[in-house]
Amino acid sequence: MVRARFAPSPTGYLHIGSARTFIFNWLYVRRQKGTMVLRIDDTDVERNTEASLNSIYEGLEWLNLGWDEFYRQSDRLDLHRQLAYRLLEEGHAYRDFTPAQAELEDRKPSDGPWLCHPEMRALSREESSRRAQAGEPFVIRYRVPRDTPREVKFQDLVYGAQTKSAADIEDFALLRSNGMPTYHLASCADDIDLKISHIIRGQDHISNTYKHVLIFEGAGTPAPQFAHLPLLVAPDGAKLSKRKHGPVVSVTTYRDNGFLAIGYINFLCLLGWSPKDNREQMTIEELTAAFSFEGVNRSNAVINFSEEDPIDPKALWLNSQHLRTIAVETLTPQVRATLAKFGLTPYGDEEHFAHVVEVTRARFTTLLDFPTKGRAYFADDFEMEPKALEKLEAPGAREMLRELAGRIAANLEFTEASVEAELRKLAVEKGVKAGVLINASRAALTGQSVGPSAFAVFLCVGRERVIARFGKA
RNA sequence: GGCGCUAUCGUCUAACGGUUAGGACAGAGCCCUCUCAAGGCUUAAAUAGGGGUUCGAUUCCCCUUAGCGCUACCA
Repeated sequence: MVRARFAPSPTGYLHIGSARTFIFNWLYVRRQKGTMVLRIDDTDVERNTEASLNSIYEGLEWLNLGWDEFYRQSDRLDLHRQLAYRLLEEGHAYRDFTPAQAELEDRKPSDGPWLCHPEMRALSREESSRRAQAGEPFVIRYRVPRDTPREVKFQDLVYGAQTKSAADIEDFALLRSNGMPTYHLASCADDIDLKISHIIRGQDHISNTYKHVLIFEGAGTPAPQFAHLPLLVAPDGAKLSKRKHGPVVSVTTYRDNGFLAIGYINFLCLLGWSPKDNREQMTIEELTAAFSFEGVNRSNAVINFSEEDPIDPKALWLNSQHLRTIAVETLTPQVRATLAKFGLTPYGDEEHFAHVVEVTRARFTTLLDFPTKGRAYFADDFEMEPKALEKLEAPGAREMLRELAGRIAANLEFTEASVEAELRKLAVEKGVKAGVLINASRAALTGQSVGPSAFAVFLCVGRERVIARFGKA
């Protein structure tokens, strides 16, 4: 039974890299018919914020993939402490009474890594208990085996066999002097208790994994399977950070820019993973069916963005592909919601609205295009672009549009075919090319020189508004 | 500094020893056309450098270089 977890710590908004980690976990779990656990890793009381937690929920909610079980580490502190004390009892850990500050000063990065305080490691059980009982503050550290040389190993589903000499691993902290578990302890204790079978996370955890393997070993539990994912980085190769790269690293930015969740998910999946058959645009079902760790590659992926173009062009392209291919019924509610944010409501009934969406979406990229570029389909107060004005100012164009309006008003029928027939007939009568009238119509109807087939626009706008807009042109 | 991971077009990637090194986005051009998209076609663009192994290396090994990660009582 596959059980994977996504374990964000609420110290910032939901990061694009975290989102991808969540998605990969989710795809693997769904593929294997397993269980997806959402666990909030909030043991760092100093840095946790409620705002961050909300931002994480907001992001996950938008992704709309869901999860099966939910936990907060702060509700499980006793479990973590129990493991720390058990490791202490069994000699896999020891108390370190060195004050936190002094420790920092001790360390000189120039001469190799800090490994441990030998005196503390050597403290007798009795002495250790005595000092603890006397109220002296201490941290519990893992006693990394270093008496005899040995290798710590694990098999990574993405990176293959990994080994590191235990001599290069420091005696890391498990329990802080304030009684709070560290990430390593809490994470492993919970992974054991929640029977996590697969740990799928960022590659920045590879070095930590050796420590975790040691904890599992000390706890006498077989380690889960590990799958590390390459990192998502900025165009300059640097780690993505809010301070340096701004809101482009937050999931909600894409949502607020009118992305479809599937467009965003699809884009993220293609960063560091490939179905290996040249497919690019994929539905969530296709992604689930195709996902495997074989397809995950090992080098970091650059998200292509700049000051001028804050969104990766490929993300935009993928989104536009989904925008024009998903079922209209799934799209219309989202368009309606987006319009509402701009104070707009669709004309006509649901069927008509669906038709307007169908006609316009082929040249839109994000949901935001509906209320902006597509404003004329939902409101009368739209801008007249200079290029459109030129089309309207073609000799005699305005008069012909009024003439056309009159004929449309008089006609019984109002279909693309009838409008086209009427327009072409008028063009012949006036001795102008049909294109002149067609372009002038589009300009008068939408304020734009570009857009869908003009005859489709007539229908989208509706007979009354066509007449009105031609009258005002 | 120590330890670890990585290295194919500008970007995302395919090619698990033999290919004219493939696809996609972005760029350029053409076709289509009532405009703009879409779509179709064409074009430019890559195996970091050096050694091995091999009949043959993008692919396996070593070195160099570069990037990234970890090196906290952060996660």
